[in-house]
Amino acid sequence: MAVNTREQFLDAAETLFAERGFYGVSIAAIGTELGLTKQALLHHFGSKEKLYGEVLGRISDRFDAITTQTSAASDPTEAFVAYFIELYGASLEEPHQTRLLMRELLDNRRRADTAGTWYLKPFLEHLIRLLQAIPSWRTASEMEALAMIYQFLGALNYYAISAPTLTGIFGDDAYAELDQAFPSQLDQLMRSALSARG
Amino acid sequence: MAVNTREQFLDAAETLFAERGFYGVSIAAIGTELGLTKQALLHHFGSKEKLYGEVLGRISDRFDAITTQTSAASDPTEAFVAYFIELYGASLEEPHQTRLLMRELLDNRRRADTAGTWYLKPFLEHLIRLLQAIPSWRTASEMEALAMIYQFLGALNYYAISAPTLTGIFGDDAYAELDQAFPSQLDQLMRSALSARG
DNA sequence: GATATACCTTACCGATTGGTAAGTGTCAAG
DNA sequence: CTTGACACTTACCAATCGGTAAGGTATATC
Repeated sequence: MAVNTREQFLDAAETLFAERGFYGVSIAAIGTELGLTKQALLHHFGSKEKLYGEVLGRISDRFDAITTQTSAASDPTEAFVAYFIELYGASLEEPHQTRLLMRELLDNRRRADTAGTWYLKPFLEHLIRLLQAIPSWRTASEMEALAMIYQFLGALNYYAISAPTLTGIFGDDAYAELDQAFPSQLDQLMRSALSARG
Repeated sequence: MAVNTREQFLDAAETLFAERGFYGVSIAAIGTELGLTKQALLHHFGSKEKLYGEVLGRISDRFDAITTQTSAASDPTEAFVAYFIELYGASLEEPHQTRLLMRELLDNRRRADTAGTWYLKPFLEHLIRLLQAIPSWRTASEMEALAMIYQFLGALNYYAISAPTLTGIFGDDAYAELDQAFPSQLDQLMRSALSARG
């Protein structure tokens, strides 16, 4: 029960922070989610900030796992696209994760001095290297590459957080159709944009 | 001073809500931003929720203005691209606006029952019509069109909220280079993706 | 069988939250 | 000279916030 409780707290916290934001969730609310009091939470994590930090750390680890595991691919274009497919899969498997990272992106001015850039920097640098491995992009500067990467990243992440809104607007059936059309169109978007340079 | 104070409250609230989120800002903080007390704010708006609603309403009006004003363009592809250029300009002129809307997208499950979709539906439907006006996209279903639109929307909005993070990671000079590369690459992305169909 | 440790509770704490009540001062209309 | 609307204040309020202190209970250790 011991280690398990900690993990359960992290799961509950990740979900709630993703849905309501850091200030929108009280530690008491996270506690009652497991049928416990907020002091049980404080016993394990010390403070709300530390809990939040551990939630972010766990997500960071997941990204590292994706980066190290998706390295194998012969063609550089395929390797690049494969990485984004992996990211897309991760956003489906861990739907709260993308929302929480988006919030972090919005709030980062608050913690710009402290944790700063944490997970994002090595992640973006890896993507830049993947893109520059493609022959027609070898002459691109780091920032030119990043500008293109950011378009794909934006397309993917923005969509990932919009599901409830889009179902609200268009209904479940229409959203299912949209959800089916999205990944192939993202694939098409990436390939056409990547090959447009040359 | 009377009407002006109301407007000043709305400006301050928009900035603060965008930067810290609804729960991250107290009405007292918004009050002191104008050198007044929170009761002055409550006198004008009645409650924090109502103030927030008015902030959103103002943004919605701005989007309506963009939609009605950017209708004139002969070539449908140019009209479509021009709309996104207009959106990009708006995100530069009103930097808080994009951040606040992104938060609204993240929080909308909270108010999914009430305000629901408010500004987004007519906005997206307008974009769908613009895209379907392009010959090669005339056969696309609404959701196929929306899948493509959402890629562009995501690319644009995700980038718009990332400025502080990216300068933090790569520094001011590199970000300036990125910022210069971005709009032309977005333009290139859109045109290559739009012409890839058919 | 005493001690220690992990896990969790009840009982508090000061600070802050959104909001109400009851004014105070100003200024224009009658 | 009074009345009343407007813009704002001080003074409160109950509820909630994150966090501390001091236990209680179970299990493992010696």
